[in-house]
Amino acid sequence: MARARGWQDVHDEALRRIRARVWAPGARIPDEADLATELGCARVTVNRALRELARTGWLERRRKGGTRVPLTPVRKATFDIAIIRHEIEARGARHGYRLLSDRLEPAPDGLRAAPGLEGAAALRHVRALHLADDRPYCFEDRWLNPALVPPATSFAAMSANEWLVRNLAYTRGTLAVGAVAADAALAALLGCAARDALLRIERVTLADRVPITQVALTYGPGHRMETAT
Amino acid sequence: MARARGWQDVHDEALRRIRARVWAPGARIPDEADLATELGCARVTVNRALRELARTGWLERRRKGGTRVPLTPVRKATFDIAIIRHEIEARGARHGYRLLSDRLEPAPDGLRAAPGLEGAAALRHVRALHLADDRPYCFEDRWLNPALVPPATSFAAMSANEWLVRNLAYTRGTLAVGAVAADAALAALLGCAARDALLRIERVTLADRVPITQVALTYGPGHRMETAT
DNA sequence: AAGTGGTCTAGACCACAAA
DNA sequence: TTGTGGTCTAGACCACTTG
Repeated sequence: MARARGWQDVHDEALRRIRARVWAPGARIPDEADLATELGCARVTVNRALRELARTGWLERRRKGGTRVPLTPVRKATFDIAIIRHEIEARGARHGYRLLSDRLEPAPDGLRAAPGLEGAAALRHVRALHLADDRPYCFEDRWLNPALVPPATSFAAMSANEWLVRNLAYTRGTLAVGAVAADAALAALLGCAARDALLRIERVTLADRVPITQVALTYGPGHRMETAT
Repeated sequence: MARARGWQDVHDEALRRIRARVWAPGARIPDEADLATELGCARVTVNRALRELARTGWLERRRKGGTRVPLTPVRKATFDIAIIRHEIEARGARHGYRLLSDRLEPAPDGLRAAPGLEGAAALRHVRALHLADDRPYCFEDRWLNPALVPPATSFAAMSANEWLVRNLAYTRGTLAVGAVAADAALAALLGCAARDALLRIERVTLADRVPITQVALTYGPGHRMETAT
């Protein structure tokens, strides 16, 4: 390896060594200072490169323990979670939206016990359908913490999905992806057959430990989430 | 904001301002040098913090164009793609594995045209079942480029999934998640009812533009991919 | 042409975890 | 105790892109 011109060079060279097994799985690699000397650059430059490799799962780093090539690398895949309207427009389709219902209802079992919601007798329950070129695209079933959304907010014109993204930047949350079979109601909404397999994304969003919203997005048949790695 | 002690402080303060709309959506924020002065730290420290926020979708940065708060932030969710055996063991279950078939077969239509495979008359087709505590967990249906896998390699004891991760660190690939209804064969393999909704992950893996493998992992009913953000 | 982010360097100190 | 990664600083130059 010639002299490294930048952290990308160091990154690529390190990746080459991992792949070529110059640095064997499970083995410890030279420390930053040595690599910097060898590659003719500053230690910070090596640090930047190795940090990047650690972030994507190619290396494991520990203070004092040094940097190692994992026996079995855990690859990471990143999906963009965009506003549904953008998702549809990015496919070159026209976004449509129909609010199906919006009312206060007793919290469902799964939510009643959530910390920060014990006091809430009822939650705002919003159901809506997103359309792509007038065809059903995604069913949005959402529970909102009424304490965090002004009661006057209407989701008739702008979906709760978009309103939330624009108005309540969140802090933490969880996301789960699964498959469900369409029941009669879903089949009618999404225009598919009962028992069709549908992709469902469930998201729980918190702001400082207080639940903001929980949503289930159920997509029409054949929908796929895709990403390049 | 008091004096920033490190890039995390700058990161947090910036995030606070985004959330509090001190920096409004669509607006340009002060440049790095100004922020460094204001927060009493070096410009590189500000750079590190803002770079991180850009990576996670909270900011957009351009040379000369400056840094802006996106009108509609695109959040990113990261999933770990682990070896299936580890996935099962992480759930506290015992991993089992059954090789169902392994033979050379004509490439299916979707693959025949792939660049780098035009010459390959046949691909290695491996079908296997992963078990968690002796119950079907995931069906692995894989096509391998025979040029990249020694013919003597047996997938009877170690799954192709694990063999590949250990032996062919990949460069690029794509990943797609979708839902499929169980057909009779899948239902029999996974021990579920026909038409049950199943989560399917499809991955294409390339090394330097040459296809290594294409795999479809079909999970048992109720399986979810989860992540915290 | 000029402004802004991107990165490098050298030296320094700190924090954490292994020995 | 000590080695290793984590980070900060100040100054510098480069690269992209916008006006």
